[in-house]
Amino acid sequence: MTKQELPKAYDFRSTEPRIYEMWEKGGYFKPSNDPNKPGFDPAVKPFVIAIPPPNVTGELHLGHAMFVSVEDLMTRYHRMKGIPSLWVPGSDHAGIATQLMVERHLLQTEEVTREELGREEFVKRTWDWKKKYGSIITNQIRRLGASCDWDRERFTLDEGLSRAVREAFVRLYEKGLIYRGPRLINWSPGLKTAVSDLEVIYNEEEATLYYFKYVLAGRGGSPSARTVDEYIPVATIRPETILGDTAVAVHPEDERYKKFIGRTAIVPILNREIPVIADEYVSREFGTGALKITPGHDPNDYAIAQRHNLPVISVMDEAAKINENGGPYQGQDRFEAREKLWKDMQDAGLVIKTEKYVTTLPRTQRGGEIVEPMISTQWFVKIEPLAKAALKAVKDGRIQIVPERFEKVYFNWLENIKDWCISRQLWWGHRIPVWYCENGHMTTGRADPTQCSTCGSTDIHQDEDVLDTWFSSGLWPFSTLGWPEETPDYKYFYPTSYMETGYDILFFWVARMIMMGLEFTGEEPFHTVYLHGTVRDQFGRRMSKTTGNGIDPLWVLDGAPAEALPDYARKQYPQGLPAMGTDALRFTLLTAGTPGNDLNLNLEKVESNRNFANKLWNGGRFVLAAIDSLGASPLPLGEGARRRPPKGESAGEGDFTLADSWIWARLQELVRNVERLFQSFQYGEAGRQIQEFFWSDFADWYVEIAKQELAAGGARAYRAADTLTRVLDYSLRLLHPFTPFVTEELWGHLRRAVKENEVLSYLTVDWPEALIVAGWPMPRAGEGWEASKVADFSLIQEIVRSIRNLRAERNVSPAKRIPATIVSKEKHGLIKEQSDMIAALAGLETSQLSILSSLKEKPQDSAALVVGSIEIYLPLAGMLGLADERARLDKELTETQAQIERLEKLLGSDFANKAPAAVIEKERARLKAFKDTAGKITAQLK
RNA sequence: GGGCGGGUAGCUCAGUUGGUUAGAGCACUGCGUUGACAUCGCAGAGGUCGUAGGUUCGAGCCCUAUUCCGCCCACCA
Repeated sequence: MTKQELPKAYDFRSTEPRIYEMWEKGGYFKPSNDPNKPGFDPAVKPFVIAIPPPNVTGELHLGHAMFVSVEDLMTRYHRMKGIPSLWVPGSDHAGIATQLMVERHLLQTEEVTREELGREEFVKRTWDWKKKYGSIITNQIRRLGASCDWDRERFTLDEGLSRAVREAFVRLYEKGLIYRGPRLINWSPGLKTAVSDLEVIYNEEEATLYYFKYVLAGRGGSPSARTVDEYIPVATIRPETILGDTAVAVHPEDERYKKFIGRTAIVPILNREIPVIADEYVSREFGTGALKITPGHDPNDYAIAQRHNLPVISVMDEAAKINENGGPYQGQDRFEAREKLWKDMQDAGLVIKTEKYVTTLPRTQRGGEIVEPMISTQWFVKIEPLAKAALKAVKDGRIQIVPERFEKVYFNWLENIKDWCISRQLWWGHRIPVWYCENGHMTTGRADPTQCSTCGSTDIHQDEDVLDTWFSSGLWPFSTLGWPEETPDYKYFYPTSYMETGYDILFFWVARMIMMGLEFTGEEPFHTVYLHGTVRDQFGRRMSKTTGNGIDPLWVLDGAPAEALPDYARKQYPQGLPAMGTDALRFTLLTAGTPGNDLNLNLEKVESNRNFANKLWNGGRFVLAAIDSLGASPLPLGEGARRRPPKGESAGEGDFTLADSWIWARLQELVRNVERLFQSFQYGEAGRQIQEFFWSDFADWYVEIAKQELAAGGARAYRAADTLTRVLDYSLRLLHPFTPFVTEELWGHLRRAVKENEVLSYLTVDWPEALIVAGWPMPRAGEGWEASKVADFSLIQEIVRSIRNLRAERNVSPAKRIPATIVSKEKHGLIKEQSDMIAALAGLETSQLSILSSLKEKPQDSAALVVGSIEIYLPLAGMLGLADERARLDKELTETQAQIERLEKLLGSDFANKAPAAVIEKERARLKAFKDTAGKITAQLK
């Protein structure tokens, strides 16, 4: 037999790449039931997740690490349960972000602009760029252990998905749910494209509020208005929009301005005449109580203009420069025109005052400049019918959102949704499949048309715009599976199971997938939406480039020099951040938070979880050594993936020790809890419980006890090694979805140690629930068996702890073996039976350990410990004196009596009548134990 | 303006059918290192669970009000 020569510390650096390669090459990420392969069984329900497409411009950030951790956990869990599981990877083309990035890149490297290259060449360059850099992100996702089926990887602009986009557009168009027309939209002057409402971000900023006079024309509408000293004071943040004013509005009941309603006002400088109108929208209390109406550049004004049939004047071009409607200001930038116009108004005596004012300004998500509302001809999706269906799917419970509170957010958004502007004036994306002829007819279709479908003209040209990236992302769950083709994948894997993503894209993406899924496939694209929170820094700040507080996940995996770290992290790690490996990062992200809540990533927590991975490793090394030490007869670890109890092993308690029974009882409880928690999406709590079990129960107690058993040799050693092996194995299985690498590595060693080789990966091994529920290898000895074993073992633990406690207080060297006398009437049998174990754990000298059922005479010069009805005597030789000993007992007695008092009061109250019997019984038992203790201590003090 | 989340140990956070002595990690104190592990072990100290009421035999958990922090939606010039 070969001696195990494993490093003392877990070496994740060499392990992780090797293991991942083994998985991927071994085909372990493939669904176990594949519709494209022989032997396919359509009756078996699969588990399917479509990855939230990271965009191709991206570098890995902690948001990616988060979704990969959660989705990989979900997938591995279902896979281990024997469910055919598919995780579809891919990325989206991220229209604006990618185009900007490539533009910048070309400008820097070749000093050439997009316009100079021309559309065709630019798109070609962008594809080159995508091919070159697009794989970086997917490789980084592999580093995180993602068990995706990479053969099914998709990209939103690839051929199949582009077909899906085309199909979706044509269907909506033909149904009348897509229309084109001039509307007031959000325009990004920097990017020169329309953006949707969702892509506009409002920030509180300080602005200037300008007060000025809207002079009224003389009665009868005389243009020589300036001689008339009648005016309405108006306030605005944007004086340049005065150029596009088509009315001044006041509240119909406003006493100050009522008299002006119906008269005519004069637009400053331009001297256009506009009506004074009444509208209840105007608030009398705010500002001056009068409102200038600029329908061409303000959504609210636009709505008012519709009501009053006012003309709409656009005063800016696509660069937000004043156009021909702006008279003398034509050609000036909007902010330049603002200043110039204000100055001219000052000269004309029309200004009142300016004041500082804090308001919310709309900026574009990407470019960051102030959005200009503008009238522009764009494509829209008529969203109401889609939204209604999407609303119903969640209301009816066909789609469940976790955590539930986000359902309210979802409802609120869909109930107030406005039509979706889907056209973008970009080059990188799906070009709108509509062609125009010289007569203004529009033609669309699944294939590119050669002539106009209305007039037959062959002089047709395609729309220049592309579709919003989210239009294609909205098709993701089914387009990636082959839709609109009825492919075997689509038929088998659709609808998918879970949609897992960050709550920040609930509207952008999730709601749109639901709407489009219902519209095009007639089915909910998934039945569960699980939303995770945002990863923030340890102070709760959003990580961002401008703040410079971002943590790169790769630093966490591979380590980073101090210079690379943000200030706060450099302070913590002046020597640089140590490499901590994938498992540590994953376990942290999965256990440090709760669903839907933001998570403040604490690097020290990752460090402690790296220690946990190492603890697992060393637990594994111990067990491997134990198996090794048995010599000739290797343990049957099981029968591979579909392991069943060997004959006769589940018959009864057999030769299980108390510790064996206890650890199995705890494990059984753990497996049940983990299963329940997984079912209710409480992955964090599940992970914490497994960690607690492994570290506190298994490593700290069972392994320590097993050392004695292994030393005893023979059947005892064999039995202990058997339990060690199986409990380790089951713990590793439970942990595998959290920390796949270290568990897989240990599983490989374990398997070899017991000379099994038919199962190569944990990915194909049974989830412990299936085994535990079957009751094996827990011997079944009737009701309450588990509880009684746990209670017995807990008593032993208490005895051991109290002895250790005294030794620590009294400075007795841990290495020193001391004599002891343990006296118990009730538990004499149990203690006698477990005396070796107690002695070993508490550092007692076995030859000087006496276990008695009663005591004739109290031992002299001894410290007395009391655990319930049990008394323990330890000689004071080498410890502190007796006087001190009395003080200790006094203190303990006082504490015990306080507890007795509390419990007696409780049991004397209404509690005893109204609480459930089991609860009362528990308190009674506790009271009895305290009373026993108090009695024994009192006796000692006499 | 509407809505949501959070406030628990020095720090970062758990605590999901309300059960009576509130947990973890890190940090801290004492002791310990040739046999799985110092990326460790044993023992310990540390909290009136934001505040005020209420329901209940019993509240960190449920209800009401209130305060602070964060976020989302809407966008009154």
